[in-house]
Amino acid sequence: MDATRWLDEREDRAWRGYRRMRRLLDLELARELTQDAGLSEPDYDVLSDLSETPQGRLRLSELADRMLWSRSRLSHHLSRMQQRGLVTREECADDARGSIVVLTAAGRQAIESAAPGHVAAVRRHLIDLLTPAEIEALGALTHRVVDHLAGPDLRAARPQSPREA
Amino acid sequence: MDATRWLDEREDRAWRGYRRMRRLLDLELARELTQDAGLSEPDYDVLSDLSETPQGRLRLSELADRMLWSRSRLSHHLSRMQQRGLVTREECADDARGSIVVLTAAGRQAIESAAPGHVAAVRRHLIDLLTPAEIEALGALTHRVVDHLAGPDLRAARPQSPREA
DNA sequence: GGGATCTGGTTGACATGTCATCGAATTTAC
DNA sequence: GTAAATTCGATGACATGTCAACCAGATCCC
Repeated sequence: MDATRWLDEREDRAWRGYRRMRRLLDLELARELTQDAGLSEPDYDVLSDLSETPQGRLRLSELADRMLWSRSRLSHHLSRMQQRGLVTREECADDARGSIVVLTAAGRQAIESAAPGHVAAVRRHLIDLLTPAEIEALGALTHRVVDHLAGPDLRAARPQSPREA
Repeated sequence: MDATRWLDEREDRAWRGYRRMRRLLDLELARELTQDAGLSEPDYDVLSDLSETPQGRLRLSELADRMLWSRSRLSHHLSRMQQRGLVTREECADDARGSIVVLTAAGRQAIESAAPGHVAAVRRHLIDLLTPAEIEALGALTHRVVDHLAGPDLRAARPQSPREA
């Protein structure tokens, strides 16, 4: 075990900046979202992923994988959203264990009316503050990190949570 | 209300990449941290901020501000950490309402033994995957976003949470 | 066909985070 | 000096996330 390679000044600046941005951006986006659409970020993400499919329907496990959520978390969350009439569950034809998450009319209405404001907020607090080169760099770098993290085991042994054993 | 400016392809790529990286990086860092140090990320952050002060002591509200946590959240979390012997609270001399959070010997031990592994993980999964230019860009861009978000009201009307009214 | 095993989804117990409220102490305004 | 307003931190109720079973249905393998 040799000496730790601590972060140098630039690295530390990037790392701290990232964590701080992460937190502030999250708070602000969540705040605006609840305020003017009555949705939480998790709600928004569920509805958004669902609405991107042609029928507004997805197998629960498929949705969980896309969102990088555990099935348990999604199941709990869907129950709450179901209470509010945003989604429903249907039985799966080809696999009797499965359930299919379906966007209701109210759910579609909710996401469609929330989306413009949310995108505007994302622009206002992030995208529009960046130069084209930075946007490009951010895209490249995040995808590289994601590939690195997801690569080893994204479809390998994965017990319950969206991570390895 | 004119037409929404949706994200173009590059913007969307950056935004999705960011969110995905955020999630995966978090999961992985948290996993390694609990596994080899028995700490959660919030634990680590509290200990880390405390240990960066000369005496390992900070006013609760000061710590909350640095971490961008609500006082309530910090208070709850400290109670749990106190149970585990990582920190203690002391009365504040100059303000009888206040309390001072103090790193215990065990707490210092915990952060010092956790830090090398954690920094290594941050390097392995993020920093060392980036070019110097990307690190520079990430530092610049995150700080710009943070300034934008924190600027308007960081010390203005702020009821309970670290955000505006 | 009929075990053993695996997978999809649910559930309950528990950990954590948020929000509203409160009591005590401080600060402000007069 | 003192009443009103503000701040500090704690607390209880509740929303959300995690983890470890669990059940039922699918798969494997003989």
